[in-house]
This record gives sequence, C-alpha cells and structure tokens, in this order.
Amino acid sequence: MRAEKHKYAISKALSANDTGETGGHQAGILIPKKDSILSFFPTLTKETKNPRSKLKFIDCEGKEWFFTFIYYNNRFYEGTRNEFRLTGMTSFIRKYDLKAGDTIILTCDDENNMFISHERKTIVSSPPSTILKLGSSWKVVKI
DNA sequence: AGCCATGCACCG
DNA sequence: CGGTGCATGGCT
Repeated sequence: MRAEKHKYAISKALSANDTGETGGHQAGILIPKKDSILSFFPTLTKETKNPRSKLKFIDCEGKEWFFTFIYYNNRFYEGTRNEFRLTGMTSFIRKYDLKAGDTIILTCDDENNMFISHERKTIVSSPPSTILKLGSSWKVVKI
C-alpha cells in the first residue's frame, strides 16, 4: 500500500549535440543525476554494465516512439563514464525538425504511459554579454 | 556534471 | 555505402 499515482512531467531544453546539429550522431539527450528526474525513468542500477530500457512515448499525434534509456556506467567497470542518456530520438527530432534550444516535455500518466511533446524555443531577450549556457536545463513539472 | 566528438558495428 | 545507433573518451 503506497504509491499514489503521481503524474508529473519533465522538460528538457535540447542541446546542439542532442539534435545532432553539432555533428554528433548520438541523437540522444543526457539525463542529469537528479533524483526527481531519474524517478521519471525506470531505475537502472550499476549491477550490470550499460543497462538499457526501451521506452515507448506517444506524441501529440498519437504516434508511438521508442527511445532507449541507457545508463552508461562503465565507470564502475573499466571506463570513466557515469551518466544517463535517452537515445534513439533521431526520427523524432527529424520529423519535428527540432533544433537546439527547443524544449521537449516528457509526461507520465497513471497508467505508466509516457508522452512526449515539444515546444519551440521562445526568443527571449538574448543578453549579448551572456552566452546561453545550457546544462541542468531539465525542469520538473508536477501535475 | 554536461555537453561535444568520434570510431565502430549493424542494418537498409 | 550511407544512415543510425552504440560505446567511449575528451573538453568545458
């Protein structure tokens, strides 16, 4: 007895590398080690090396997208990697022509269904003396 | 901690 | 062969 259904969503401002604009062919976004953010995704432990989990997201059009939630944890094995990533978004990003700065919103409902939506970057006043520093661009939205 | 970059493997 | 995805390393 526990686990009330808590729906919530998280949003992430896409980075240049996330969209592949920087030349990287990863097409995956990085998930910070925020407990609030990680709780949205299935728990991947360092029990195994580079555990992955295929997740299904549904967009506004009702189309299904399968992304791969991977935990690169070779730091505990032979490498130095220790980060979560959500890859396999090439088709999605390409279809909606998402660019760096755009925001994607990941929503989770009671049935454990996950939805994904995007939001075009809003041209806020760009401070000339301030470079748009990304990082920790994730946002938790409680519903 | 996060983002960028790259080599290799696999598939169409 | 080209595109896509995986995996890893490096830089900021």
